[in-house]
Amino acid sequence: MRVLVVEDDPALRAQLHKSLTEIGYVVDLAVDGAEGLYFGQQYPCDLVVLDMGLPKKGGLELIREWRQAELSFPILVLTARSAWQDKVAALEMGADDYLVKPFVMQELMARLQTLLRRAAGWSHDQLNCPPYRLDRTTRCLTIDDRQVGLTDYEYRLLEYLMLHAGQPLSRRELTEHLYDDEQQRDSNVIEVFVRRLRAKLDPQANRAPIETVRGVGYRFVTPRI
Amino acid sequence: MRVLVVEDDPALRAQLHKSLTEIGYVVDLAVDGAEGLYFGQQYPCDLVVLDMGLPKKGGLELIREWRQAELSFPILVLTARSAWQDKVAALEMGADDYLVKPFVMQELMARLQTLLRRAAGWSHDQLNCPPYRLDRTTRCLTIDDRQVGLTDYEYRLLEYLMLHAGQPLSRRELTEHLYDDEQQRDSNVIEVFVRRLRAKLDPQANRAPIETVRGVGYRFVTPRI
DNA sequence: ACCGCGGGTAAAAAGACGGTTACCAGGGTT
DNA sequence: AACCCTGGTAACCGTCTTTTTACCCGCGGT
Repeated sequence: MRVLVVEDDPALRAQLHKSLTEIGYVVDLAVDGAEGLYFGQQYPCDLVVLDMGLPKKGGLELIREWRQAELSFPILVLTARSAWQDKVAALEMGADDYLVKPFVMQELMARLQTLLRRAAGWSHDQLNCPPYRLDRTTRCLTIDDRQVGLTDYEYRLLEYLMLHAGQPLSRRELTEHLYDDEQQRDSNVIEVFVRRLRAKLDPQANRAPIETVRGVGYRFVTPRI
Repeated sequence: MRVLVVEDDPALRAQLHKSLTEIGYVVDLAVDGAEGLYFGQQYPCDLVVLDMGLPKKGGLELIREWRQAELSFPILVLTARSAWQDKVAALEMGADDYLVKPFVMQELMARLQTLLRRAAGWSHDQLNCPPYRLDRTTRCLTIDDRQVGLTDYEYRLLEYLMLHAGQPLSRRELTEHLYDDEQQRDSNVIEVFVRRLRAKLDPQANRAPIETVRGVGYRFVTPRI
């Protein structure tokens, strides 16, 4: 974890550096807005601790410039000003938390952890079998960065196959997992969908990643070999 | 946006309800821990405001149980206790922010907004998907610097879609987060509003940024690709 | 080689799903 | 009171998915 600290007071800066390093963070130090802007843009960091009362360039302006540059790291603001207007202004500008000096270092640390936890929280879970990538939150399939549209049931089938990549799945098992209702289908729905998937997964009809295991069912194999 | 408020003091509860409703949130109210636990598990909400000093079940315990149940909504803790140990305890248990009573309502609102934004993966209040920009503080939509007026519910829908840009949202999910009442709507409100939004977002009817994912729901896609 | 079974393919049939429009009700405004 | 705006409902229609049906192919065993 890399944390950028923008703080002009040498004593506090040193203390922040010490505390953050102790719990295992990598720390960059900047003493004013200009330096802060530079660091933020230069080194990709996971979080920023920003003092609002800075020489040269105000904290608010700094936040705006970072956000305009599409830098989305969480920002924890540190300040002596406790008026609610200041807090609201900072938060609306794109800060993520606001701590009034003087503060207890333990609280700062706890808030940092919380921010990092949140920021890391929205990672998509996707099934990755190069060159295929199935994003389960967006329901998007990409083949070598090329997007392919899937219908509802095509998606369900592929998801189930990729979840159990490598192992053969019987038609029976597949229908049971794709369909809510109990009714057994005596038709060849699965075959039909497998065909459609194969066509989409492998337009050139070389080696579709869905193998048929005769007498058993189907298996998704990652084509890497 | 659906917010759950767990607060035993009737006066504060009413005030929270009023303020949150005014800015267009859907609000669930719970008076104690047991009720809070139930609501949090029953209705999918986007955020929780939780008073720590509750009868029946303590706030800390409530947080633990929610988190154990894999409920990941942001939690803003409200309390009279200002000791840093309490704050750290709540944050480490899984809360996301901590506000000491008495507080200014504007600050609470700003912090809520910040939490919601961050939980959805955005870093500031302008939801920017060129050429669309939705300003959450002013509730204004601009398309290429051209202002477009939105009605209340149009805004709610668009905000929710853009906050979760890329992922398909089911009609069910949308009604639950936009509407207060319990009754499930079997009508096609969402379709109608989607149509109205599309008309405003894309008057020439070229490529409206709201895609329909058949059998699933709708998805906001940034047109730039 | 021949037969049978399991699977593949194509195309039609069914039907679910969403788009669209028109219309109504309520609230606020003039 | 008449009007406008907004939110919500209902009905109709087109289309895209899903499902079925029918038929073909090829492998393996006899």
